[in-house]
Amino acid sequence: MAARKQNSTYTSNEKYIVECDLTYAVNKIGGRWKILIISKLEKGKMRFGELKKEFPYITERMLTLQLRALEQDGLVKRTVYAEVPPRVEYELTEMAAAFGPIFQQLSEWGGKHRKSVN
Amino acid sequence: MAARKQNSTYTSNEKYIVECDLTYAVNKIGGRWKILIISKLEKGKMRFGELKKEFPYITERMLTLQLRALEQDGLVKRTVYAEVPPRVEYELTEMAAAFGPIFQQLSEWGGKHRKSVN
DNA sequence: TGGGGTACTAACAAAAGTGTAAGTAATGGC
DNA sequence: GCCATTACTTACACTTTTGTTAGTACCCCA
Repeated sequence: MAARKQNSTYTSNEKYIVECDLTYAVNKIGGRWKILIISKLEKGKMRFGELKKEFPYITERMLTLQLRALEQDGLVKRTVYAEVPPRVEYELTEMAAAFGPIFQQLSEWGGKHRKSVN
Repeated sequence: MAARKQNSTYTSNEKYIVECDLTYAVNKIGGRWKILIISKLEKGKMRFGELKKEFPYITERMLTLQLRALEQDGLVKRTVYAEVPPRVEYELTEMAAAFGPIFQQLSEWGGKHRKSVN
């Protein structure tokens, strides 16, 4: 999320890579927690604290960062209720819901092939 | 590929994450170049040098690393011919070929949604 | 003898990603 | 007044990923 140097090969490569629709899509769900978060949210709205409980070792910082990134990318909608203590709910956008069947297939792939290599 | 400390939260999380078939699958194709390499190889066998030319800014080191990882994961088959100068060919395994239709869909997702968010 | 071609490898450096630990605001209930 | 609750934020440290640069082996051919 931080500003990047604009002249590095790292950045050139990133630009090149994002031009491809496929890598563009994969980048959206990259990172350690995003796919897991999306999977959980497929079942419906969840509060920050509920999501946190789903992942035993995630830190609040990480969860916040990932949710913010997902929001930025238009995959998650964030609703804040003006209450105390605060209540914030997260839900998938249509765009993210479209990942459903794809995730299903990826998951099947994982299930089928994880045994074949040790 | 380097040895990791076995006691970090980073590692605990990784273990947890890999237990999920979905993230297991996504991890196989994670990283900057793997999907692109697989895409190219879908068209057929390629030599190291040919692959290199496909990606304007990839370094030899990166290409080697990614190919080795793919080989490790059983996604790519590497064939060395005993010639001078050396000739090495890479091709997808069945396991990797099974990604074909999934990549197709991800690519469509990318094409459809990249306009909606700037 | 020396250069060209191919597919690498090694040591190092920069960048990004992830985790740790502590602290914040707001308000209702005791 | 003080504490608990929730959803964060901040500053820092560590780990992994990616890139830079230089070098290797091998044999053929001029």
